[in-house]
Amino acid sequence: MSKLLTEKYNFERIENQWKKFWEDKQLFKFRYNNQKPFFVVDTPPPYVSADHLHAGHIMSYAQAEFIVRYKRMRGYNVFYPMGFDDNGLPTERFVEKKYNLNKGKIKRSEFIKICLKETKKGSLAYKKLWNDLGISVDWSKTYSTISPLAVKVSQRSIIDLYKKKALYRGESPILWCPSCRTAIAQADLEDVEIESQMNYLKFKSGKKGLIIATTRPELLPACVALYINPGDKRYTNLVGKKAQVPLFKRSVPIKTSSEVVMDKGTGIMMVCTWGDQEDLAKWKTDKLDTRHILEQDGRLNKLGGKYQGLKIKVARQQIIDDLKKGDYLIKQESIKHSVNVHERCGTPVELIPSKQWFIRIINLKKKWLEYKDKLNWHPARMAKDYQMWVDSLKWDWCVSRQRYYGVPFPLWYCAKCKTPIFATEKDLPVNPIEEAPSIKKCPKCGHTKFEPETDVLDTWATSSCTPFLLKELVRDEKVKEKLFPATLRPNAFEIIRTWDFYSIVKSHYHFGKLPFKNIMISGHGQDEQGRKFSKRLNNYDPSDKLLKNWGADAIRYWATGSSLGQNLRFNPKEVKKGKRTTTKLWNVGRFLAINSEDSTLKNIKTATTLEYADIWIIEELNKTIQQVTEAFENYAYAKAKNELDSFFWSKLADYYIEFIKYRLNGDKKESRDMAQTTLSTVFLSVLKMYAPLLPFITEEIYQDLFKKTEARESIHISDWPKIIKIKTSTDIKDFQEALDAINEIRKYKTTQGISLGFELEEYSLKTKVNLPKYQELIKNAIKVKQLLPEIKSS
RNA sequence: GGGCGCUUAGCUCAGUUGGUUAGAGCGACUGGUUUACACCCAGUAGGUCGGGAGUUCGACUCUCUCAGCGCCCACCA
Repeated sequence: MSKLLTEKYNFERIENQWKKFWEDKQLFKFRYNNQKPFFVVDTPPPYVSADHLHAGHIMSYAQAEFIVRYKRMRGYNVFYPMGFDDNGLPTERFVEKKYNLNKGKIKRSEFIKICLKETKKGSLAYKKLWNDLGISVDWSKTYSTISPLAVKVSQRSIIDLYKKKALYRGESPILWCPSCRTAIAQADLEDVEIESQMNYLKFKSGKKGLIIATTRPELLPACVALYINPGDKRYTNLVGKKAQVPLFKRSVPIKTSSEVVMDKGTGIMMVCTWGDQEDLAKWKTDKLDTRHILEQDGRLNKLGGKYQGLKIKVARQQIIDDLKKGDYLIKQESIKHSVNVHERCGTPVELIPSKQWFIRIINLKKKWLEYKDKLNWHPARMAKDYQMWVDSLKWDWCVSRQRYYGVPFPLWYCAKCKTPIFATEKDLPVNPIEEAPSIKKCPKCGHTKFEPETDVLDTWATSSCTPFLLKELVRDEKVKEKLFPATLRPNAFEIIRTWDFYSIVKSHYHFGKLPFKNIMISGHGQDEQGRKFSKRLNNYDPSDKLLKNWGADAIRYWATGSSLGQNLRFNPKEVKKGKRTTTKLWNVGRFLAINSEDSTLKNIKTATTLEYADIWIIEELNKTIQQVTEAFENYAYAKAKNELDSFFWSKLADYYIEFIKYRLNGDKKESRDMAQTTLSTVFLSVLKMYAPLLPFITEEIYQDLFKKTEARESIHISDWPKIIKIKTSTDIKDFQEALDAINEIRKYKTTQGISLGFELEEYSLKTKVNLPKYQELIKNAIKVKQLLPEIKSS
């Protein structure tokens, strides 16, 4: 007995049942078939440290999955693995915060143990969410970025980059986070608007002295020069002279540079080693003195004199106080400006010298832009984000991190001559802290003792390997070949400059080609007011609560609401609409179940007894199939949904079903059969088109009504609907007139307060319509006994 | 300061390469239930498509300009 006849729509039962079914049958397991083209999805491995999952996570993964399900029905060999990004700084910060730890106060091994425990928890939470949401990944193909496999792949990548001279070690002032106490990359920066004090300070020089504006007086002990614009008439007499730094009584040269902007501050630029990019540039080109003042822990060193050992902010305040006392502070004003902070912790970054490993990217900007042009961007405008990032690059990619929990550098140094000695490939994965290199002597000096590199890799240095990590998930060489490059890289826009860009960089160095052919960029989920979801604002429900309240299909329906790349506000009304859609599908299924004593589908293509309404609905369906298919091909799942909704609600449910009720209840067998056949054929197509968006309800109805006739295990591996070509000489170009006539009578009944089900004795149409042809349909569809033709007003 | 996006009915948004009376859902209002569905059906009201200028026979759609909002980048003297 069909559940459609005995139950009401109940998403909990349906979703639990089919979730389990898919898992038991391993329906989404990759099965190689050499007849089918490949569709390889390089899906983003989420940070398992993402504390709370919300509608934003649901949205971006669901949007990619709509396309994957569509492709599966189109007959592709879908390879859809899932990874978890569980190493690196994001995870460390998460653990530090949760357990109130910090790097300096805990043993490396202890720390790693806790990280592993937490990441395990995190990946389970994600797995549950993706399963509940019906994300059709192949769970037999998973990886974690801290797993031996991922470690091996990323260490191999590093070694290859070194061999190709794309990896080098450099020592210079680099971007440094004093809170995380590690080097970071340009991509790890974020702008934050803050309020600061602009201090106007008096420097001694000649009789008059100079006024210099600065927000960072704590860098005074590191001041090495002052610069003025050569055309600045206020200061021409100062060129070549010296000025004395207040409090510290040191003299620094006054130089000129055309880059100095006269109306900025007081028109005098103070160069310290090193406060900002400009300082660094001048220091390099003019070979200025080096007065390295800030240490890696963010404290002033002995050059700071009485301020030695103080943290930046404390030192700043004390120096300001002393400047006031010494009468050096002319005035102070509050300004708003943005500063670069480390995106993981919000701490303002500093330029601090240290020895780090870099991957060359600055010298190949042209190449990176060529790749941009070769890649298919969806939507196209996102290529601009990538371009702007490449244009704005100022540093090579710093990949070494002075942290604990990550992929170790596969590297030792000769204890005597410091020559770097990389691991050999057969020894990977390797942890140099615990293992020795396979060579016994330094190839340069013959020394036999080695020191391990204790740094770990930037988390992106691992995740950027995913395109070629994927092929390690299978054994068959033939299959491996087809898994790279991937077909699709789906992700949200904020990681274009990291995951996407770095993947392209690595793929270039290793293979000389793009790592993926298509890139699909989603927007962000937002709260109902359009704000970011954030823990601080407490403006979201956790994802498991959403799924429990509404069901996966309804939430997925909401996720179809934004066109690709656009942000999407959470909107309970859209979720409700999703729920209404699933209910409606259930009810149409029920209607079909009630009215089909014979569940086998007749071949509609050769039917000769199609009636006008049947032909009409098939033609409308064909248009819809064409539009929905085209939309999915263009990643326009939102448009696909709109076209489908409009056909399903306004054409199929509200009209066609009303049109055939009299035939289904009538005694003409042929007419009844044709109506049944048409309805089930059309409804099956509708279900299939909804299947990528609403996988649970469509599976339920398919299994109940259509599985027998289609002989497929699941709607999700059934064929995508095709245009139905029917052989008929019947012309229904004037069908719209019949619809207009029906609408006229509907309107009449409604405005008169008459029930649509009440049968009128007679009605005089105002609408022009071919009555001999359509009167049977009109009379029965809208219940009128006698139709009189159009009254011509005289 | 630069870039991108957004600005359409009270609300949330569609509007495909410029083409006849600008659409949907929700909300408001009116009416309708003896079997697919009240998580429903039928209908009504509601918009000078952010402002201005231009191109065109014709502009929500193309160009310029201005304004507001959002995001990214630059600016840290």
